[in-house]
Amino acid sequence: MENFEKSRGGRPRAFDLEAALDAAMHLFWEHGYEATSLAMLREAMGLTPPQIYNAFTDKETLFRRALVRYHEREIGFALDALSAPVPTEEAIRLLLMGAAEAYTRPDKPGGCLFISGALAASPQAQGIADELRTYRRATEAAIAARLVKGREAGELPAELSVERLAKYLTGVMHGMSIQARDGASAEDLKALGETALAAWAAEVRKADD
Amino acid sequence: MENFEKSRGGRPRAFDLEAALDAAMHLFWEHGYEATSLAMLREAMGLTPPQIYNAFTDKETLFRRALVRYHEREIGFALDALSAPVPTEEAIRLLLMGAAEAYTRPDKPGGCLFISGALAASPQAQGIADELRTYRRATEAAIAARLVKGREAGELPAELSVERLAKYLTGVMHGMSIQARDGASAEDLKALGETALAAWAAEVRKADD
DNA sequence: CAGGTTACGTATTGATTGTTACGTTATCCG
DNA sequence: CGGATAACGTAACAATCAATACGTAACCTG
Repeated sequence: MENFEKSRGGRPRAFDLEAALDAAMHLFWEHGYEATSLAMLREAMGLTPPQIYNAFTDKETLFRRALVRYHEREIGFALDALSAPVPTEEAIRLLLMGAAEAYTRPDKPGGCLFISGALAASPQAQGIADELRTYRRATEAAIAARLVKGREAGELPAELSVERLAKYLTGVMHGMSIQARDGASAEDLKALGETALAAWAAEVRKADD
Repeated sequence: MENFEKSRGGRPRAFDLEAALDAAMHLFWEHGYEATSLAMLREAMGLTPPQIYNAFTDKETLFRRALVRYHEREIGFALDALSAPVPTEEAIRLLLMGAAEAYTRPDKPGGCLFISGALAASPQAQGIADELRTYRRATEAAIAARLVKGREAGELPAELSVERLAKYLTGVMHGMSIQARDGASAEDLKALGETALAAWAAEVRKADD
């Protein structure tokens, strides 16, 4: 968003902060938090250790800033889809199709950083794993909120469990992320998403009984 | 399966090999391959480093043997479901419900070792990540094979894409695994599985057009 | 009992991990 | 121009990583 860098005095930074953060983000995205060593970061960012530590405090803070940047720059499709002025079912379709694209960009690591970043972690990195879990739950909550809006708009039966459907849809996105890691194409994931959406009509009809 | 331990001479092993392997498997399951240190393994297995290395060669071999044991002892539900003498749709339901149970056992780590073990890995551990991918693809292939059987039995329309449906179902299982890691209960995952199965009728109907 | 074999316990290896002193250089403010 | 401030480069830090010598102890075969 904004640039809080306040250059009041001192030697100016000799590198592009955002470019360095981008390089770190992509490395974490590819290899995960713990498996990304400082030596790898050093090379990818083109910096010396003191440059990294002066700018980002430590590895954990760097990772957390990479998460924020990822959220802002790589998965805007999710917020866009959920806030689009379209019927609920269409919004969810936009969400799943957007994920299919975002998880398979040719010049990016496969899948979602919030999943690949640290699904399993050492006891020392438990805090990182928890933070990623929080991001994942926030996605589920955002989907649930959109479904509530749809129910209030009369697009979904009142008896339908929003939490249940949100957990299903979030799970589908998680599955798409892993399938992307395993080599699935954007077309594969879109087909997967369409199949997932086929459950929509069936669930809605069932709740209508 | 069989016990290939050949005790022809030499000092006998002073610990239970399978119990040690079980302890290692659960630790890898919880923390993943790379984040599980030898110090952690040493404590959980109750062994000294030479005992571990003498019995299992090195950390990578230990992990691969843990994978085999996991496959044999923890996810028999999958093969059982796919080979059960029931209609195809019921077999898939058994598969998903079995996964819901297996991913949420109270005394076990959440989710599936084949996913948590190494979704992201350092360059040195790429071989491990590849091996896990192979296990995941084998699951998808087994599902696809069961669907082909169902199509040949006339339970599925000939036009339906078996590969596509298999990728969807595998993705759903992957999503269940991550939801389990994030705290979902067996009931949550069963509801997720039922929703996923609701896509079944819709897809089959669509292909019938 | 002797020879062969294998696992044992103790202590330690070299490499890599994330992180930081320390002295220097470059900018801003007054 | 001079003092304050902050990033620079070089080099090294303690801790942890996976893995191993080395000498001893316990079993089977002949």
